[in-house]
Amino acid sequence: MSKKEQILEAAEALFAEHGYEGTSVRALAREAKVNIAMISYYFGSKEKLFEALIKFRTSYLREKFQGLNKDIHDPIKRLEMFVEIYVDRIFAQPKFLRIIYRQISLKNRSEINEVLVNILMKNVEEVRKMIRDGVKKKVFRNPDVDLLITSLFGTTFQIAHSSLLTSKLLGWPLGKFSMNNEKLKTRLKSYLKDLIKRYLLIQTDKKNY
Amino acid sequence: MSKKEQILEAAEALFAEHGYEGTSVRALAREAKVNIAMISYYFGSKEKLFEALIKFRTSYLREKFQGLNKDIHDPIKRLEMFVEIYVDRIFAQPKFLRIIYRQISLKNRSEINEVLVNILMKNVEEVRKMIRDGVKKKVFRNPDVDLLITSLFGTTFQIAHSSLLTSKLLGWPLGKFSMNNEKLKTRLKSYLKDLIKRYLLIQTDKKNY
DNA sequence: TGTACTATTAAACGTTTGTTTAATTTCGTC
DNA sequence: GACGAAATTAAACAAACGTTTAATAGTACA
Repeated sequence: MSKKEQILEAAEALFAEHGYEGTSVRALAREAKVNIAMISYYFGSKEKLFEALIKFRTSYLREKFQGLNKDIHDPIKRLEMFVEIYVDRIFAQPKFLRIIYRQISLKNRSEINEVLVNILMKNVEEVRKMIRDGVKKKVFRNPDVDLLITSLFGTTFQIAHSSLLTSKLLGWPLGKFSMNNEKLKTRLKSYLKDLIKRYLLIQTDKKNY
Repeated sequence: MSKKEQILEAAEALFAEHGYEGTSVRALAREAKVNIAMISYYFGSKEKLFEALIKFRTSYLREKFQGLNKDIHDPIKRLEMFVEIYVDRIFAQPKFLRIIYRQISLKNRSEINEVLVNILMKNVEEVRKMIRDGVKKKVFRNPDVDLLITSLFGTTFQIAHSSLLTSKLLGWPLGKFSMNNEKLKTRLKSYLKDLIKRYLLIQTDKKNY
């Protein structure tokens, strides 16, 4: 691994743990096991390192989500497929998710925020299209699509955001919690699929009360 | 308004906008329109000001949620009542919500994080009890309660977290978005009630596809 | 009016911050 | 083995940081 990559990896780890402002270049250099001056040498500045990290990670994201719409025509199966891919992606990069969510909640660096929000919105538009298609085909009822999408992303984010909160919420010992947990990933996927279907599909109450 | 309150208010505003580390005591003093030394004078340090802000805001929160369980016995109506109170509360303090969520995603200050998470967990336990009660009374099916709660809190948080993202998600012009928006509040409440009921109530598919 | 205490100020404190410098090492190419 | 460019280093830089100081202003009570 090159020194440039070492720095990027250290930046992702420390920015996720302590925030951008809470991470000093000296701490970055220590974590990456390079001299302090290497950060300016390779990236120009701490700020530009942050931007480089975002570009590095989002370029990876930009590639995906192709061909999702094409093969499958059943709206439900398409949504299920989206959930699969989306959850996999989040669980693969929980650190980065924390960084960008923390960033978009801040008022500084509004240019970066525009970029990040637009990337997030690509996923949103993707889901919106699928749901609209299902409504058109009369498979779904026509509910509050925007807020359902908000729930979809909000739920996933909530889990990735804080190990402490999530482990307490799930009733796990803190030490045991990890975003590498395959069981949690499967559980979240089937929960989200279930939730979406129950919310979207036209149903009738059993009226058992 | 006393100078002490001026400082607390400035702290809440600036911590929410720029984060704790991103806010200097000089900026705080400027916003609060007091001398820099007054912060140390009244609170001891910037760190202790942060803790004071949390205590100040959470003491307000601690009082509520009494008597919620007592009068109403219908599990659905109790959950609906909870949604009402919870959404009202979040919309009343969106700045503070941003601060505490940002805080619990960080690894430093773990004592504060314990306090914050325990406060958030009180709400969680409240809802959990209600749902369990509904399951017992056979009004609800027995699904993934933990993740439903995660959706409940995650959805609300997602809206309060970033004005930019939420306004884009809802298709609103950014200038128009505000957490004071009564229409959004009503819309979120009825969405959440609907979502919860559709997920929890025992239903049968219409099988129209 | 004088006293004791709190509130407020401008200035200075020592650290830490991000960045740059200038010297040195490393390494592929002739 | 010598050369030139890139990589790496320790040291220094000014600026900003959070905090403290010592002096002054304000206030309530005798």
